[in-house]
Amino acid sequence: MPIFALVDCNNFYASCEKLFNPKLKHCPVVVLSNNDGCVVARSAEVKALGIAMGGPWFQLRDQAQQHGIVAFSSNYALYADMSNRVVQVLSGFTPQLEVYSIDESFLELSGVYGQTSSLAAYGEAIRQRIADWLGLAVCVGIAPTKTLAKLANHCAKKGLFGGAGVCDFTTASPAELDRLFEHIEVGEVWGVGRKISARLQSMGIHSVRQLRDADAASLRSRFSVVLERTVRELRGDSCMDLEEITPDKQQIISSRSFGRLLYNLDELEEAVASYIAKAAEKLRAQKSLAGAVQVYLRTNVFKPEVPQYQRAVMLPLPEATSDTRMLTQWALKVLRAIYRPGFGYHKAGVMLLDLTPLLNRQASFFGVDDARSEKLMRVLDGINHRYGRNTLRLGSAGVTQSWQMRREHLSPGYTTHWEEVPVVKAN
DNA sequence: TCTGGGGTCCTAGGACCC
DNA sequence: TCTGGGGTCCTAGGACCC
Repeated sequence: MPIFALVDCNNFYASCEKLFNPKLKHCPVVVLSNNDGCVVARSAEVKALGIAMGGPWFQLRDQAQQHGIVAFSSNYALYADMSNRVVQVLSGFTPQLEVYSIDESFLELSGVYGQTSSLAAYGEAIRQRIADWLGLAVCVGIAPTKTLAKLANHCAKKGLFGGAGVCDFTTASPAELDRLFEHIEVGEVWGVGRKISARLQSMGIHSVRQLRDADAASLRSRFSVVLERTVRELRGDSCMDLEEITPDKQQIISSRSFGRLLYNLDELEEAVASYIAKAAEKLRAQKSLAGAVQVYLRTNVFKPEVPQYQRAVMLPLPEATSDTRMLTQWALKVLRAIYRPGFGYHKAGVMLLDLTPLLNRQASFFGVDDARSEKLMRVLDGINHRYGRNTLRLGSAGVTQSWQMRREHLSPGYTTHWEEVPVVKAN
């Protein structure tokens, strides 16, 4: 029987910001989405104030000032680096590890069973080491299925079962689980979102216990095979394996809202060219080729009073490629076809689709010289990796890029830029 | 003034094939 | 009078996750 542990960092982005700025230790901290748009992470103090996740920041300004909330722009370089460190520490506990998201990993622990006094003690050791080595707080949920491990993690965070921070369902009696699941809302279950939760409630299924004990076959016919799997996992029947090897992406998206509205085609072209450059770099990193490219643009949907326009068009390519020059040409062609003058554009994006492994490349009579192209792209990626993204780019991506997103509250690259490494002054 | 970005999976329906 | 069965591929839309 497998044993899964889900390790989840508490208030991850907000905790990363606090880590390098001790003055903020007891201070309410939020982290904002791109363009300083919405609240995407909250420290414990902010949650206690009742400030909701996902709200637009400009609507919270007054409240924030009143409570002394400190806001940060998203500093992805910092969060990604801290995330890698967490994974590195976790891999010291078991080689069987799936990095599920930037702040969560699943561990498979059946191998350590019997080598430790209890799984809960093992979970506590994980918590302790991450606290000691990285200064971050995590919660650990342990159970025989992934869905139950997620639920156990929820209980660990809320202190609903067992000690604070670690929750082990494998030692719970059926009666204990019944009592616990009776008081957890069905919407807390992994895979049950807003819509399905509302439909379940209307059928009289309100608690996790009710969902677990519902008829799986009829749920399958009324919803889908996905929900049936969830129910079976709640019963302890493991349907989802640990995915130790991250599969290649099937599509790569790069899109952004602009720092201000754009009206002219030439500025939109710069943005699209720079989005393509970013997506193509990811494409080459996973050694794939794109067979199609999609471009979209749209006006601000939150301003229904101004003229609205949005359009997305997908273009199948004559030949699959990962060459930024080719992809840029095709994408700009699409952009010029869908651009309409007279609108204030708020956001644009590109999508690379129909991805295939480089090894499966179809030879072409008319294509570019593949060997030369690959060599050039390797040099481009090498330079940008070493000196920073955007160091070397196509002229079409622009020079000043004045449409770039706003990031007015960005913290330093504490762990990723030599000039920004924190300095400790001795008295 | 100001409202994020990047993904996956499943289903239904239509076109098409033999 | 009477019109099959089995399959693939593609797309759009909807749900979910972080």
